[in-house]
Amino acid sequence: MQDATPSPDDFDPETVTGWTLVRAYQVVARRFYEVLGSVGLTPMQFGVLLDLSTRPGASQADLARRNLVTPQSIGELLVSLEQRGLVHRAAARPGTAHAVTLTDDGRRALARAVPAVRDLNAPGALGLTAEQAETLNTLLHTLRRALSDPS
Amino acid sequence: MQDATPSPDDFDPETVTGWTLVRAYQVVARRFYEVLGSVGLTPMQFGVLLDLSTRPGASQADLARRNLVTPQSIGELLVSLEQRGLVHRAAARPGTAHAVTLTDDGRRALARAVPAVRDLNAPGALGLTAEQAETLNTLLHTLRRALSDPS
DNA sequence: CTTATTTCAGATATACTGATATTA
DNA sequence: CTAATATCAGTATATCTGAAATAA
Repeated sequence: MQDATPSPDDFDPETVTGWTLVRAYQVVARRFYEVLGSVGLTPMQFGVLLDLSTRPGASQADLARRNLVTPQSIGELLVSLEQRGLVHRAAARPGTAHAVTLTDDGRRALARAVPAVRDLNAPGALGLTAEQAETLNTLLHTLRRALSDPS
Repeated sequence: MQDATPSPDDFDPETVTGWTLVRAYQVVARRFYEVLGSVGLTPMQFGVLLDLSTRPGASQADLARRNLVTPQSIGELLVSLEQRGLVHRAAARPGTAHAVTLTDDGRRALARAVPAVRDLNAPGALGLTAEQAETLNTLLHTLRRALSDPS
C-alpha cells in the first residue's frame, strides 16, 4: 500500500538549488536581453562573438558544442551575423570545417557590448556584495564544470 | 582622442557573475527539460503547477506576473494544461479574474514530477557539497529578490 | 566504410504585440 | 473614465529533426 498521493506539501522548491537557479536566471536573462539588445545583440550572439574573440577560427561545429546547441542553429545564427558583417566564414568546400573569425565590425560590436555587460557586474548591481558575487561566481563555475564534463 | 578600440582583451567573462549564471543555466536547464519532459512537463508548466499548489485560485494575471511573462502566454499555457485536465479555470465572466486551481490529475502530475526534481538536488548532483549548494541557493535567492523588487 | 562537417528544408514551440470585450 | 482582466488573431524568433552532399 502506498499512502495516498506523495503530497508535494513536504516539498519546498525554495530549497532546491537547481530550481532557484532557473528562477534567478529568468530575471538576470531579462537584463541581458535589455542591455545587449541596446547594442543589437542577443545573449547567444554575444556569447558566440565572445567565443570567437578568444578562439578565432573556430568551426561551426566547435561553436555549436561550446554553446550546447545544434550545428544547424549555430549555422543560422552565423548567417545572420555574417550578413551584418560581424563575422567572416572562410569560403571552404562543403564537408570541411569552416574557420569563423570576427571582422573588424564584429570586434567593434563586441567592444560596444562589453562595457554594458560589465555594468551588470558592478558592485551592488546584483544585490550582492563584491565578496558574495565572487563566491556566487565561483560556485556557478564549479557547477557548470561538473555538469558539463560527464566524467 | 580615444585610444583605439577599447579592446575587450582586458575583459574576462569568467569574472562576470551574471554571465556565468547564464552559462550555468544552460546546462542546468537541459537537465530540467530532460527530467520534467519524462513526466510530460516543461519547466514553465512545472513552475505554474507549483505556484498553483501553494496559491490555489490564482488568476492568470497573477501567474503571468509571478512568472515574468505576458498574460497571453500564460493563457495559452493554461489552455494546454486544461485540455490535459491538469488545471481547472473557473468559468467566469470576461473581464473578471478567473480562479485557476489544480485538478486531482494536476496534483498527481506534480507529485510525479517532484521526486525527479528533488533528485536534481541530491548531494553531489550539482557537483557541489551540501554546504556549497546551500550557499549557492541562498545567494541566488538574494539576487533574485534584489533584481525583482525595483525598490 | 565510417565519421565529421556543413547546408537545405520543413516542423515545432514559445512568447510576443495589437486589438477587442467586459467588468469593477 | 480608468484600470484590470481575459481572449482572439496574427507575428516573430529560435530552436529542433530529417535528409543530403562532401570530405577526411
